[in-house]
Amino acid sequence: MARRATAQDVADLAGVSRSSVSLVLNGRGAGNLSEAKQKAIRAAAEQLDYTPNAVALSLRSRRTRTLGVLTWPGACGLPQELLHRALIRAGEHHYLLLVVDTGGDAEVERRQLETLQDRQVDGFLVVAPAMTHYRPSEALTATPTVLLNCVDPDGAVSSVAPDEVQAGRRAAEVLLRHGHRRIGLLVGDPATLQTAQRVSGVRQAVAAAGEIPPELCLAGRDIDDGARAAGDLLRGPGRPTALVCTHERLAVGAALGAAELGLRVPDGLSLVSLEDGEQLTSKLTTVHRPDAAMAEQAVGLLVEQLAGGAPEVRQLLFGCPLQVRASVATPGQRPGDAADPR
Amino acid sequence: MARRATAQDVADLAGVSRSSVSLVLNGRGAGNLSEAKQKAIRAAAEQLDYTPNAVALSLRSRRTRTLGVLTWPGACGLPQELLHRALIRAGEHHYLLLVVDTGGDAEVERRQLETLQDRQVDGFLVVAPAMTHYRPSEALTATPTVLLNCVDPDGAVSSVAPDEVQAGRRAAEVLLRHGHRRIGLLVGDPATLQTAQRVSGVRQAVAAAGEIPPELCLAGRDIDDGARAAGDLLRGPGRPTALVCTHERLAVGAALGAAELGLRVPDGLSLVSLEDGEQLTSKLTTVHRPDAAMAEQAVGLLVEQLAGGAPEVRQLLFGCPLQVRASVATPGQRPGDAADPR
DNA sequence: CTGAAAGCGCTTACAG
DNA sequence: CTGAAAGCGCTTACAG
Repeated sequence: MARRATAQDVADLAGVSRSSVSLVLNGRGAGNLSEAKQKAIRAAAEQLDYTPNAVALSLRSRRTRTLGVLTWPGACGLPQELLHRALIRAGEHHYLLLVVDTGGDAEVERRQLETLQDRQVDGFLVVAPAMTHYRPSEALTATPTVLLNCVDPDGAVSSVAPDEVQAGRRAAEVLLRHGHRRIGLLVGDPATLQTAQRVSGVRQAVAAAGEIPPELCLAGRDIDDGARAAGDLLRGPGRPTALVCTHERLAVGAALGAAELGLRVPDGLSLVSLEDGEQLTSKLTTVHRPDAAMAEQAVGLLVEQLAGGAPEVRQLLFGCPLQVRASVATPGQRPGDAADPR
Repeated sequence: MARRATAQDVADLAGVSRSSVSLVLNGRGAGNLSEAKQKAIRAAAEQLDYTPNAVALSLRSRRTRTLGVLTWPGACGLPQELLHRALIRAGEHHYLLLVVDTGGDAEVERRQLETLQDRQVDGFLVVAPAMTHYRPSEALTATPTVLLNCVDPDGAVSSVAPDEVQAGRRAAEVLLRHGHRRIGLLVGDPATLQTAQRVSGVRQAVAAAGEIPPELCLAGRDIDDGARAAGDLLRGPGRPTALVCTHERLAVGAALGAAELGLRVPDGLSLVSLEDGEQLTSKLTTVHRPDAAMAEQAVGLLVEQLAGGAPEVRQLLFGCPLQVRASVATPGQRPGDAADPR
């Protein structure tokens, strides 16, 4: 790479001092420099294709317009949609992201955090792969930080997270509205807060309808797990007419398991997924976690904080809308979209 | 955040000059400073929890230990596995990544590239979501750059990419070895080089076996597309006994479509996927694109170049190994792993 | 209206 | 053996 032009180069070419170049290029030329010199400077900058060195700018301004992102993989890798949208939104605010994988390990996180602090990042985003509690370390609370898809139980740091309990409730409700009474529940990793909340929501809704809340059936992480679990449930006594799955893969597996028993979705079995955003099929009725909106909100909150805005802690819970597609029907009948606008 | 300690703070505490601090902390103390002063400096640094400001370091050294990453989403979003592994490997070399989404748009890419150059990134990684040709702009070729999952047809820049033709060949070969003669071919986006190469490989292998290469059946991107396409093929004349799918989702859909016709995998239908790394099911026999190894190699190449190593262009093609699982059997028989070691 | 100086935090020759 | 100086590329008071 040919050496980049510096402000000095521009100054030399325009026959002025470095300071003048800076003034003009930062819009403070008017009233400080003659029209002619301003013009000369702009022309020189143009000619040399000059743009300021961001590193030098950072050293001087003590701001890097860089956000440190702490994340780690879940069952299906990094939270890619959240990261992707955060990256886009940050770019719109002229921030760049420095993403590190902590592996979910506190010691690794400590080291990574130090690296990012050495890099003088302006703030931090913590992006969890699945809804969870997250206790920020002191190093983190000392810097503007926003949690995404996780919450600080002590409420010390702002967060943007999905309302997973409500999501579970909505999944059960659409089935109840269609007349289902025997609802099965397939879950992935039962140890996570995400699963616990989703399950709790489902049970709340079922109980509220006066029915006996379903046992949860531990399925696993991939399609085969879903197929196996659904097969077991559908072959067992008190066969459910509908299934809520905490993950999209399980739902797809359930459809496969049902098909192997000669049951079609939704005629023979209704299915609702608390999807994780993979969108494996366009048929599945899901409760949608609004990753795009959440990521944008989180970045917005952080940028606002960095701009010296409101420093109060805000813990935002995003509602998860029901996405009606084609996997829910009245038991023993054909597909039907819930006309119920809720 | 409390003000970070600077080298000056350490010097003051230790009662020496800034230069001495720098010398000692960079391992050049021996022979330059008395033991006592060295000790004092180390103690002071420890006490103040001093680590050098990376921005200042960058300004002086003209190296940022930062890599710019140009990427864009494909049918299933950003190439997350490649990005994830690149990020990890870069970290091991003490590099951090600045990732931007160009949206596959040349004008956006130009702007993003400029931003990254202003940030003084040491080198670039171009990470494509699917194998493709990529012609680097001049700005890119002027800086150390490595392409990942794409190749420069002009061979001006180093690249690490999968051998998709071989992948296609291997998928067909495992089926041929099992005795399949009527092989169907489900493809995603037919306009991509990735698909073209995979299809070409399949056809080569089938032709080499003296059979008539299969027509390709345009399926689409998700599971439903696969189910529909497979259903059509399986209901049509000259029903195939096996299917090659260019994407994992299509293969899962095919299994679903087959199940709906009462056909089980692999007894009634054999399936091989040219997977895209989602690992939706542990049953599917696939040809595996070695994303982890490719990403690590690409980062390695770039880091080597940055360390002043061999500047020759290298265009690496990675073989894609067959991953034998449980979706291939002899036509009309039960599952059987190919004992054939190849 | 304009340029010289100071300073962001570092390291590396260079005098003493 | 040790410290003062220069310089990476910028911007912002501050003299003139």
